[in-house]
Amino acid sequence: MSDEPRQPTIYDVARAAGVAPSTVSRTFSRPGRVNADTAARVRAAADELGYRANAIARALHSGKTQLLAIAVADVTNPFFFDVIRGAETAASEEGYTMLVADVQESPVSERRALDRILPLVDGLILATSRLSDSAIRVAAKQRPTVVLNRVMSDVASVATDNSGGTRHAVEHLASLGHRQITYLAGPEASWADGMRWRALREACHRLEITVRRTPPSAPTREEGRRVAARFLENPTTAVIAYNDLLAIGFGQELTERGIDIPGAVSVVGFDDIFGADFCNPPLTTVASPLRALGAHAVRTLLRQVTTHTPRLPPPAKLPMKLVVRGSTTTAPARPTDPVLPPAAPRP
Amino acid sequence: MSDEPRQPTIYDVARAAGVAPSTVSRTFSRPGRVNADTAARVRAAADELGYRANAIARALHSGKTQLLAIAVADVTNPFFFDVIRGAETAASEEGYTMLVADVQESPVSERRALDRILPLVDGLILATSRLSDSAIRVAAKQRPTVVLNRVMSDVASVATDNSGGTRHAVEHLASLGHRQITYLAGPEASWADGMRWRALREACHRLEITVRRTPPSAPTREEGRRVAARFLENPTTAVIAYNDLLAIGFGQELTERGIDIPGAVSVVGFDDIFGADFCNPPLTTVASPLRALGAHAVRTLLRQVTTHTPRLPPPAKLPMKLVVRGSTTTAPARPTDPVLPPAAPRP
DNA sequence: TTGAAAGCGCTAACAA
DNA sequence: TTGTTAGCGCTTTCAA
Repeated sequence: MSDEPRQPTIYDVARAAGVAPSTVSRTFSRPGRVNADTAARVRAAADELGYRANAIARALHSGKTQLLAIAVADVTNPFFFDVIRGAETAASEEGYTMLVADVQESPVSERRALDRILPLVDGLILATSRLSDSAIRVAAKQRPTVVLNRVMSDVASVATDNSGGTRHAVEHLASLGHRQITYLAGPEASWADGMRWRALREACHRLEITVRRTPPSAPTREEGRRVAARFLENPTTAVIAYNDLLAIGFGQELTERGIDIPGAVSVVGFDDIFGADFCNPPLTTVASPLRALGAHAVRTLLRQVTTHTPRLPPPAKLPMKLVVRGSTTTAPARPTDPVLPPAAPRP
Repeated sequence: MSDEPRQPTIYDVARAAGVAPSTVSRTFSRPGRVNADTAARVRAAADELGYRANAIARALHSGKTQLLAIAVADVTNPFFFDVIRGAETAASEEGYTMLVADVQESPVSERRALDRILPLVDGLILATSRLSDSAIRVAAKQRPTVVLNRVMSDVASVATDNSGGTRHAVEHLASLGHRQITYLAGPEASWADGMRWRALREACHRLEITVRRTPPSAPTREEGRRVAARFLENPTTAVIAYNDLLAIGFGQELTERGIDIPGAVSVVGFDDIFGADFCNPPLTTVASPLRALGAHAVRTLLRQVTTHTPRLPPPAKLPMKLVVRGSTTTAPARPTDPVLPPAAPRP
């Protein structure tokens, strides 16, 4: 259960095998550059002693650890499950080990975590960083970095095609006869939120649909419920939420209040997270290619890591796909509330 | 976006500040043991050069990184969300940073991941390891280690009180008039599965309830659906699943086949994962204290890390709590199938 | 093919 | 309070 009895080093192995430490090193780091018999002897001695190469000492010299890290703002957010999974798999295929760091909410703890982790890894993926662009640049200067769902001019990035996805959602609702949409806004600082709202306004304008949005809110189920209460003071027949968590909470609240989804209100989410297919009713949502997002980020990162290219790859934009489930249907004949205030600009 | 222009070291800072490298080291690693003015000069120089201490070099010497790791078999399993969260928080409170490693399924990749990570961390939490007891012992010899939901004689462990939890579930069903229970078994190698099944048999015996179990299955929703199909060939009025994922899949399949839950079949899960409260119907489940599990593991670990105690703390057993939701109700008057084969021992 | 020896960046005696 | 000097465990010239 504890450590204490000091791990054997190459020196111990060397002594046991009757060779020089450098030979032991070679045996493990570049087999082939050592006589087969010698190597066998060394390996035998190593096994005997229970020797395991100390990756950290090796890294000190080479600067390479074969470790990659992905920093997320909240491991508890199911959005990341498959992103991490995708990153994981892609990294593993290339012989890298992926570390996940939950950098909590605050930029302070994010900084601290990054300070500790950066020197240990060969590359970094920043998913939903709370850091400012300039702080990210500092990190990116230390290690190859890729940001997820955020586009920066001088750091490689991988994002989803929010405009396309939003358009799909609006067209779907339009085809069901909805003429009014409420957008349940996400966090103020979210890049994706801005993208989605902009695309939404454009698409609605084009299709002559009235649209407005709620004040910014954290992307959680609890917030979804809270927003629902306010929504009811002035409802529309259709709702698009910043993400599935918000949509699910919103739906729960409405259902509990006896309001039928999708009969009275159609709801569309974003991302298609775990749970979107088995909530009640199953959620129509604009699916993010979560695994692909993670995998693509890793590949982009590894390209920087292996080739020492200072050239910035163009920002990747992965397509989103509308998944129609049970939370959307044709607009009710008599809208709950035909009179809508115009979309007001947010302060 | 890349690294290249070599990071400045204490030597660079020392030269710039006109002091010795060790002074630079001290200003950062043990402030107070250096003159305020000197320290200020050093810091200024460091800022100027953009110096950041290289944690890995520091670790090589001190052996301490302030890093902890938790290895999980599958980040994608919502069971871990809150466990990780709890561990995260507890670690952070003590000034440690928590790393999460997804060790995929195979013991091989788990080994590889651990080899790379162990030298970097001050302690390790093994949640759902696929490793053999002896392999775990090897790791535990390298670094303080705590295993989660698995009890070993010579490695510290934190688990849930599966017996108690199972008993609650059975008593709940018994009080609703159920006389027959099917247990949807989990993975064959799962320690928790064994515990739950054993407790289940005992509790049922005591309450004179007939019980049987399905063949082992992976704890996924897909498997839950598959098991449901077989269950219907020979149903009971109540079902207890190895975990919520299995229970949710099971419920989905039954619902789609037009079988009413809980009207025809009552379903109880384990763990109370994300989603258990918003699936349809909301799932009655034996809740694991997920966050507490993670937090407790960290505290146990840190005790080993800080005091170099070779003494093994007794295995912790955290209580489970039955959360009654919509998936259980009184047994139907005429059981779907009154004749049950006796619980057969598994091969 | 193997060994000797010089670091990688930092910390920690030990002196001054 | 500060500087000098060994290392931590490993890799890597450079010779042999």
